[in-house]
Amino acid sequence: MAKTAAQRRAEAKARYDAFLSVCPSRQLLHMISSKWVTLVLCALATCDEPKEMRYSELARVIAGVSQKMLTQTLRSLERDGLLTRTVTPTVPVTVTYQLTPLGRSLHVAVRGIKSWAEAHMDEVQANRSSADDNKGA
Amino acid sequence: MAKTAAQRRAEAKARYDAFLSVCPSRQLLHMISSKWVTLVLCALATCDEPKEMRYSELARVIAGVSQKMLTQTLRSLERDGLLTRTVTPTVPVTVTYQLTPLGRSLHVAVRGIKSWAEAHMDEVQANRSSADDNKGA
DNA sequence: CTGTATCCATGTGGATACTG
DNA sequence: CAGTATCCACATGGATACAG
Repeated sequence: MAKTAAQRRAEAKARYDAFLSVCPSRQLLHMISSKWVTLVLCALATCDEPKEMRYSELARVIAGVSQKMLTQTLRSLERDGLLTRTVTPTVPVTVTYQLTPLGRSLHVAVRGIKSWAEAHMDEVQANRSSADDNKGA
Repeated sequence: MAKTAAQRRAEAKARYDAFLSVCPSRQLLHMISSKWVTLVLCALATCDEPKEMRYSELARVIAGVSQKMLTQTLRSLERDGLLTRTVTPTVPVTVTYQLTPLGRSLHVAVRGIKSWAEAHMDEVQANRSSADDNKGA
């Protein structure tokens, strides 16, 4: 007996999932949609110079972040080569973070998103409101 | 008695959360990080012309999507004014979707992300691999 | 054909306490 | 100062069944 429709669908889905998981755009989308990465990126890019900031500075500037998430975000960005982590063995220990060229290039790409958002999100909001009004009426 | 440190932290966090929730960039980031929106956007933008596609076409082109998620994604994009939904009362009913100018402009913004991904994600992957190697060694 | 409804698995992120 | 560890709540999304 030939494959059932369910089997064929499952196989198509598996192929598609495999395709998506290696798609560069999707991987990037997954990275920057993590709640804090763009905020860390922006914090470290506030100067044109490759600026370095300490862990506690970042925690203060990005006011809402928990220690867990800040550490986790910094670790993954370091792993991806978007920033460098420098430990200075003073007492107590000093740790600074700094964007790499790659990290800075990602920051400018993200600014493209920011531009669209600032130019068009109010329009989206308006559409959303009127759509909701029609539904309520 | 003055506020405790915990109280002050909670208030700072509340202010920060409020700020984030109205930030246009963050709202947009939240929109496009939804798993299927960019795929629907790209599917409907594959032609330069404002192309219209039927529900079943979309379901086929975006092979991995479930009915629930496709419908949910289309509804939210319609609500935000990024696409239009047209019902033609044939039997059985025909429904077509088409990007609005706003939707097309978002698509070009998203292509900026795509460009960065295609240009730099292999570098990110390489960094990731070497970082993992060092950890394993 | 084009959905809606329900249940459930998973991942992300927050709160809290502890450490070198 | 700069984390680590544990537990937990919530949102997203997938599977399946049903309907106009």
